[in-house]
Amino acid sequence: MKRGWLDIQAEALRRIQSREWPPGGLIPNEAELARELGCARATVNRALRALAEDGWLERRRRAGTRVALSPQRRAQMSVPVLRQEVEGMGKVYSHRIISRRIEADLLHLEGLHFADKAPFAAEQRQVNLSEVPQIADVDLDRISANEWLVQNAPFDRGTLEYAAEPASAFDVKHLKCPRGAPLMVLRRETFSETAMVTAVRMAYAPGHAVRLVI
Amino acid sequence: MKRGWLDIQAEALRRIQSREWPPGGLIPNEAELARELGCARATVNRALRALAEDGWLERRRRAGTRVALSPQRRAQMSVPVLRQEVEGMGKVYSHRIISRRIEADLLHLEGLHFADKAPFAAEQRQVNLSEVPQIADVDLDRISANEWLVQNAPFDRGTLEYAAEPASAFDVKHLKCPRGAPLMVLRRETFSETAMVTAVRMAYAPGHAVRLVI
DNA sequence: GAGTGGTCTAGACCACTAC
DNA sequence: TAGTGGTCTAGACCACTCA
Repeated sequence: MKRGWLDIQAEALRRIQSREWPPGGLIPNEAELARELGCARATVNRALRALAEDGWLERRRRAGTRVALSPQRRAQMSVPVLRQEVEGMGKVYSHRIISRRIEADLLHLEGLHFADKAPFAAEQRQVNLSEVPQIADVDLDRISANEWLVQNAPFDRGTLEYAAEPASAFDVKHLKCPRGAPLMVLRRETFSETAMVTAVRMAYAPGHAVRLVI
Repeated sequence: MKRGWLDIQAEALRRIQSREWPPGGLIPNEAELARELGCARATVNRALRALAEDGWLERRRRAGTRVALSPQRRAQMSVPVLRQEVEGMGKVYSHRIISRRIEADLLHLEGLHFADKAPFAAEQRQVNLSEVPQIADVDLDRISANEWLVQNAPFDRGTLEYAAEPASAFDVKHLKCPRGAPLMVLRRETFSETAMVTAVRMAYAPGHAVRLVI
């Protein structure tokens, strides 16, 4: 008899991968599994819920639990905080504001991020001052807009997107790379319940890679 | 009085974001919160565990629960299965093997993936035949190596990495893009307990973006 | 050793939804 | 409307780790 929910999870995963529970098939309900495996239903629930979160199972009330047709592993990354990215490489992080202007309730910022004094990423950002008016008074030379916002502007939803783009004039100037060089570019927008909070384009210096954990 | 664990979670998040529980600070233990909020300790546990998984809290036995110094939102993506990426865009997926050779227990594959008959991604892959010998007999024109492996080669660990690279000769030839064009390139390796199972380089056609869910 | 989170249990009720 | 997963409860024991 299995004991912990991790054991139950491992046993269920074994049955999925061995096709004992075939893709698309309905598996026994929680009460039945609990009886079979000699544990409480809550324990089975914990195990199956975790497998569903990992994409192995699809669960619906009344309809039961099915093995996912194409098991989707999920990859995770933490939303990048540049300081930590840089310090994680064992380098010294610093940053500098290039420009700052306010226009119709929108704060426009341009900034540069450094790793050991080498340009690491060039940032262009808009911040909605109706949503986070306090940022107008923050000394952004001391704390980067990114860090301040992460800590002070809780958001509900957001988009995050990476693309490969040729270096723009702005990128060339600040990252000191050849015009048209392939750069990894991050675009991110975050929203509160009611409005856009901030939108940012971050161009990384050549050679930057985005790593995800599976 | 709050009722569900989602309410408890929301209340805890409010206290974090309002600095009522300051960054780095110790928060009350589970039993105390359960008393204060009028629910069972298990309910508090569920809420705080979820917040810890999202990076808002750091929990350690005996040491208690602290507010994370820099709240890390996590972004997720499903490990790309090209068919679903393409079909999710409302296009027809197809693929074609370009080359296939076996060398010292390593299956070398080159392939192309299409969206509505336009090249979508070009793949170069090695598969370790000691780990998944069955793949030697699979008709990879019918099911792509990617799909077959996802379903048949459960793996333990893996790396997943995106970079912006200039189009190589291989990319230029098959994606029909200009030499040196900035391409999004995915590199992925997966391992079983004991050995590498497969390694792949996937170059996406120009304009491809990687979207993550926050 | 003692305090904290981690988990299990048995039972209960609820929410959703296929039938 | 009945069956399924989702959740809550109260209590208990365990595992880890700080002092």
